[in-house]
Amino acid sequence: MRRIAESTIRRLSLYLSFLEEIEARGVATTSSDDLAHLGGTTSAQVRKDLSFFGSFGKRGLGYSVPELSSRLRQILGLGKQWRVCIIGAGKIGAALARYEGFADRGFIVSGVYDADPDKIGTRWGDITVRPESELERDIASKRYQIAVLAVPPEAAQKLVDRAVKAGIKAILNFAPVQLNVPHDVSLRTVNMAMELEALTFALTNKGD
Amino acid sequence: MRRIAESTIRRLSLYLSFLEEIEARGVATTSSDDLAHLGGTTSAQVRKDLSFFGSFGKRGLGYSVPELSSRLRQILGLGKQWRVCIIGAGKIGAALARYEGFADRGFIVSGVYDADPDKIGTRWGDITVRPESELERDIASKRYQIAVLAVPPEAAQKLVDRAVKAGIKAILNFAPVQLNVPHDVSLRTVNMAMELEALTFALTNKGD
DNA sequence: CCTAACTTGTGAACTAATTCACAAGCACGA
DNA sequence: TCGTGCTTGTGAATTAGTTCACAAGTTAGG
Repeated sequence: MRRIAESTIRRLSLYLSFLEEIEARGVATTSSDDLAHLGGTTSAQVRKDLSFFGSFGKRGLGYSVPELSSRLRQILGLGKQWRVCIIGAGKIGAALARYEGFADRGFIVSGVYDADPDKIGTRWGDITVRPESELERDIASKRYQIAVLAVPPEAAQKLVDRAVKAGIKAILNFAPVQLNVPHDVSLRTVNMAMELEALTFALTNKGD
Repeated sequence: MRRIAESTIRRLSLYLSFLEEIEARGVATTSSDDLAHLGGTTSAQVRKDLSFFGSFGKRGLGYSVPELSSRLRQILGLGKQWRVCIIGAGKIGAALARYEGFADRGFIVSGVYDADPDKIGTRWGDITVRPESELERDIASKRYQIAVLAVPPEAAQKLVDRAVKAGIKAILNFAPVQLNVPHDVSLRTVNMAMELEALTFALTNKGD
């Protein structure tokens, strides 16, 4: 498959959320123009994004909502369930562990890890916080596919190295540091400071 | 000022974090090549990013760490303190309200709002959760400049409309919906599902 | 003062992403 | 069966972003 732009993937994810919304309302078909309006883009962009993966619509008619959403789920790899562990049982880890949005998309959070003895053993809903020392063993035995990293910046790289060594191939990082991972591991970083600074930049340079 | 790419701003923010790190270690000068290595980019990219804003280095020598970090702070609008309110006192709102990372960068979280009577009046550190109905009044009187939205998706657009009407010009949205704001309001959305789906896409299409 | 070793700043070249614009296909009604 | 109205899919054109490559400064040492 030809390399697909990051931005295309993000938009596909967005289109999918619209499709699920209108599917729930019982709408049967939609058009690139509809999706474009909902997503703040153009109909040509929608069609181009989809065209990288095939041809899912009918000329003159548009797209079947159930069919397109099913194809998008397939493209994004959402057909199956994904086993996720959260590393770091601080505030962010706690918020993520209890985030309901995960389950609907097939993400099963089945383990939370921390080094702090006071946190180990505490129960969060139906998950018990486990000792960080068990991380490698659990990655192997519970076959986590995605690790969500919510630890202080100074601990992040070491934990990533351990997780990667134990076989993790995808990491969502909330620690405000630049992480290094091997080529075959996917990494995404969510950095609050960066987001806020994009806002302050815009506020500061308004009207230029 | 000529339009600056989003990606450039994100990188400036990244460079700044490296500069602060090496400044703390007492390093006096650095080069575009150093910054490029830390940030996983190229020296030409670093120099080009900076060149949009001026010329901050000395040929043959590199950049003065304190000077460049100060210039970057200025460019990003971090010279001053920013008043932030958090709308939504759920799990994510709680994690954000207590995030220490904000203060170092000049972000002062001085209000948290929620509609749930059970939450109103509860204290989080030195902040008391206030009723959502006071939002407009407080935006005016406390002069919040940035609103962080951490409410359920179905409530998000209405609250944004209210905040914008009351004068907010920058919003960081954690609700998984596409929000509409007027042209002169800056909006950034952090969508967990999108991040995870970028990962599952990569996992699913590995090796293509 | 001159040379060698560096590193910036920046047009030019290149690559990637978006938008345009239109032929082709489909549904429906006369 | 033909025409009308609509919408897709996609090369071509355009615009945006990145990388190249090198002249121009700067420092240090002899």
